[in-house]
Amino acid sequence: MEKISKAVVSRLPRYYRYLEELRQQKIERISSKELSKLMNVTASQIRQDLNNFGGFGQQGYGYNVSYLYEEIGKILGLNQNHKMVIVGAGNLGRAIANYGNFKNRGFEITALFDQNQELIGKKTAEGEILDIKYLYDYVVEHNVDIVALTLPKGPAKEIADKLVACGVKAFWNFAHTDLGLPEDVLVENVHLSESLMRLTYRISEKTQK
Amino acid sequence: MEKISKAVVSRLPRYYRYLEELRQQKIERISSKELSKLMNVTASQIRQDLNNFGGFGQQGYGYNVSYLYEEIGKILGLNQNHKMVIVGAGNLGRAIANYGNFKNRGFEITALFDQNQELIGKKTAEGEILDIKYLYDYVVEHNVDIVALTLPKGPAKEIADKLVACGVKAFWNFAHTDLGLPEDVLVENVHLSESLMRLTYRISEKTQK
DNA sequence: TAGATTGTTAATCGATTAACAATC
DNA sequence: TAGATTGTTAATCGATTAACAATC
Repeated sequence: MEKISKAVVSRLPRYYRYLEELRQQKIERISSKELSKLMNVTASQIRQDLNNFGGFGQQGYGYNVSYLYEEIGKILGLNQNHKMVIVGAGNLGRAIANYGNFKNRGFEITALFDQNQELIGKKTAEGEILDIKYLYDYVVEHNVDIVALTLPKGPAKEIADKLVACGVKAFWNFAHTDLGLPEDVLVENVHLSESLMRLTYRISEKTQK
Repeated sequence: MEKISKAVVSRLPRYYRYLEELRQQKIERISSKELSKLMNVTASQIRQDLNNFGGFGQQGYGYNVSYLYEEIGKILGLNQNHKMVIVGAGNLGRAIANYGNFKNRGFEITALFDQNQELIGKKTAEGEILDIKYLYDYVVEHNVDIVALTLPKGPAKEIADKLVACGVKAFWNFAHTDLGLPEDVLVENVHLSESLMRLTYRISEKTQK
């Protein structure tokens, strides 16, 4: 399979979200033109994007909503189960742990860890918060696929390095730092303060005009 | 001023972060070449990006770290104060409210709102959680610049529409939906589930090879 | 002055849009 | 069959990288 561009991949989840809504509304078919109006993109882009993965449509008809939804789900790996643990059981970690929809999409959050003695032992909707010293054995024993790092940037890097040594291959990183892990380790960053700065940039850009 | 591309803007906060670290390390000057190694980008891109906003460097010398840091801060609007309220006082809303560094950068979180009677009146590090029915008067009276929406997608759109009617011009949207607001209203989306899907995409891409 | 490194133009690369033949 | 809409090629647009003269 040809290398899919990052731009295409980052648009897939949005298609998936719109198709989910269409399906909930019992809409059976949609053309790239209709979808493009709904999503504020060009029909050309939709067809180009989808055809990176195969021909999901039918000439003269358009796309079957349910079928396309399922196929994009497969492309995104949502047909598979993903074991995830959360490191950092503060508000952010717990927010993620409690986000109910994850379960429906094959994400199994099996544990939360923290190094703060006050939090350890506390019960959350996702079970007890465990001491971080058990983290490394845990990820090996339970074959954890994804580690979410919801902790301050100080300890994040060190913990990530140790986890890589334990064989963890994918991180969802909320710490305000670049982890600098080996090439074969996947890291998806969510840098909230950078997101907020993009907003304030646009605010001052507007007021300066 | 010429229109700055979105790609450039989205890189600025990362420059800002690296410069902050360099400054903390008491490093006075840096060349685009050194910075490029540090950040894993090309030196050409750094110089191109910065020169959208003016010549901050000096031939033969490079860039003064503190000066460049300050200038990028100004470009990002961080020299200005931003009044923000948070709508949705669940874990995610509280995570944002408690993120301490926001204060240092001119963000003033003045209130949290929720519609859940169990949360209303509860004290957090950022003050009492207020009833959402007071939200609309509040944003007008206090001249709120930014509203963070940390609530389920169901009510998000309706609340955002009302806030726009009250004159709110900038949203930091965590709800899993596109708000569909007028053109002149700024929206910065943080769609966490989409971020996670980009990660699972790459996980299955890797296992299928 | 010589060396270093910027600012900026030109070349390349990649992504988006337009167009249309294929086909349901 | 006629109409609609895809899949795909070609054209355009924009972003990144390379190169180098300007200059500290």
